Amino acid sequence: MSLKKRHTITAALPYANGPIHIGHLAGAYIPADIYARYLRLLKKDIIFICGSDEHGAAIPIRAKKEGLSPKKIIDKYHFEIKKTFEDFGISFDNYSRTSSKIHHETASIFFKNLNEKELFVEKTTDQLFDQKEKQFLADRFVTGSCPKCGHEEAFGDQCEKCGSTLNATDLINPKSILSGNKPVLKSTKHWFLPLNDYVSFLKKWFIYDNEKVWKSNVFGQVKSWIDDGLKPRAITRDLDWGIPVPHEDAQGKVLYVWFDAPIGYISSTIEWARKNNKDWEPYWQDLDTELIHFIGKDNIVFHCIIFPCILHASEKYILPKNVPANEFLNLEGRKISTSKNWAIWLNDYMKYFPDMQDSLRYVLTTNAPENKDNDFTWKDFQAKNNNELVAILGNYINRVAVLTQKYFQGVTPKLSNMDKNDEDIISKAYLYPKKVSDSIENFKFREAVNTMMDLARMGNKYLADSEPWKLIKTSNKEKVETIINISIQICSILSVVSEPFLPSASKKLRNQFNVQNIYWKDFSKEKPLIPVKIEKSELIFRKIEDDEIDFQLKKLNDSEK
RNA sequence: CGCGGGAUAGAGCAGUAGGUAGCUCGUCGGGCUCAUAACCCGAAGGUCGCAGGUUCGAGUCCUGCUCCCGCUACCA
Repeated sequence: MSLKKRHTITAALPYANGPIHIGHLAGAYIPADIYARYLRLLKKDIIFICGSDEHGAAIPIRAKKEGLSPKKIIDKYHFEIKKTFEDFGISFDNYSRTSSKIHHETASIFFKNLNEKELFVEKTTDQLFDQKEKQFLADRFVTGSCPKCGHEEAFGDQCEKCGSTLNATDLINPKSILSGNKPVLKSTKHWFLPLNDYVSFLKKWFIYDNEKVWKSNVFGQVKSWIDDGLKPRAITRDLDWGIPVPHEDAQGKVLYVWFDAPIGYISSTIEWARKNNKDWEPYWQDLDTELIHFIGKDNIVFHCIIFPCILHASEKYILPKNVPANEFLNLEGRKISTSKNWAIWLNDYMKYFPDMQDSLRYVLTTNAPENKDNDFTWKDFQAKNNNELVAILGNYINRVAVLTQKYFQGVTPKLSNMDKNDEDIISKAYLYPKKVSDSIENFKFREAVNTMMDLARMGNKYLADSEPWKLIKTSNKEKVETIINISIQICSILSVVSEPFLPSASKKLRNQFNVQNIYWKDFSKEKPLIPVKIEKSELIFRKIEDDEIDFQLKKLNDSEK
């Protein structure tokens, strides 16, 4: 573990133009939450920060489609997304939004600061303009016939049929997707961040100093950008939705959404600090703080090149220690697609599987796309829930609880008469927290959760091997006491170690085994976790029946657009 | 077209100094009966994407190729 005394954890800001689905959860929020919860269990000084990303051209377009104002759209999705995170136990210390006053102020300060240092380049270029809507058009918002293959609905930046990369001005019969009219060329001035000026900084920081730190997918992607040569990147847009560019020559222009969005992490921190009467600066400026960004692979360039350049240029700011980007999650063998409605929406999941957020968290963690794209299938979800969570972990806890009730009325029996095997089991059991730690600290969450389950497997095997239900019929009561005592210790360890992955189940277990307020390092072989008694309780996980899965599969196929 | 990531038993993965291919789940057989028909043991199952090469020896190193995914700078 790093010796840093403070930790700032961020998870990608979800874009507030639609609800979020399992891909979002698997890509960024679950790994981030596991890491944040783990650090809290180490009693570290940590903040876990996020918020809704509410700017960009797609929001007003969506608003127009739905016949609502942009403000109505972001309000609708901001609160919906916030609720979803709460439902799934994503434990943000602060969930803000980029439309907030504090964020507008913070992002403006960043712009003004860099502008005063004359770090921007101003350039005037010709852009396509929609005369009816009085708006400049991003390449993506122009359609027409592809000059390469003739496909009639090619986008201005790319033809989805032949895959060619295009310029909007290349399209034959170009049409604005806003009005349907033919766009015209019009000149406009923009502010650019000259990324080319930061190549030596990036080479030193990203490649030379930290090559070993990055995941291979992150390193390869960013190195390829740097090696290809960086170009100035426009950080302003002609749009009436966003943060007005704080400059007298910038009437009607707003900051580019990717300039302001990462700054949202900082604004959200400031908001948190004000609410909690703390200083925000140490979390972003103190060298003794470790900054980690959790994102999906589509965000790599923004978090590893553009935002670090902004932070570097702004001075005083620390740079991310790691950006453990995940690949993508597919659904039933196909890409998750919002527009085709090929997705499992999280608010929808909660309707059908209430109080089963840990089941989805578990499956998305064991199947997380850490190294490559992975596939989520409903059958696999059912199998992992039933065969692992229920059969191995849930059943084990229940066995121990039932045996303790049956033989000792819930009171933990004393530990005596240990043989070599018992000693062995105890030694091994207390090694698990460290093993899980090592995996989490290396951002290997799949490995971490599997290691936790191995402890439950070991517990099951110990019971099967020692057969207390047979011994109870003999005169060897002391042996039974020892076996149950050890089993209770294993359950108690599990109740703590499961918290990062299965927060809701962990809470129930901690209550049942009376290990509230126990932290990660509060116990060891020398300082064992032996509750005085354990409570009766309901089963913590339930099986999922075939017809529930069939229903979901049918629903998914029927709702596809 | 260029760049990056990936391809290992039915599924999901490990294999980080090249040395008899491992793990979880599923399948089949057996055991147990405390337990959510749960648990434990055993077995079957892989020419490590394809083709060459280096080496006594290659999943691992080199070359070429195929397929999937992403990026390619005005979608976010």
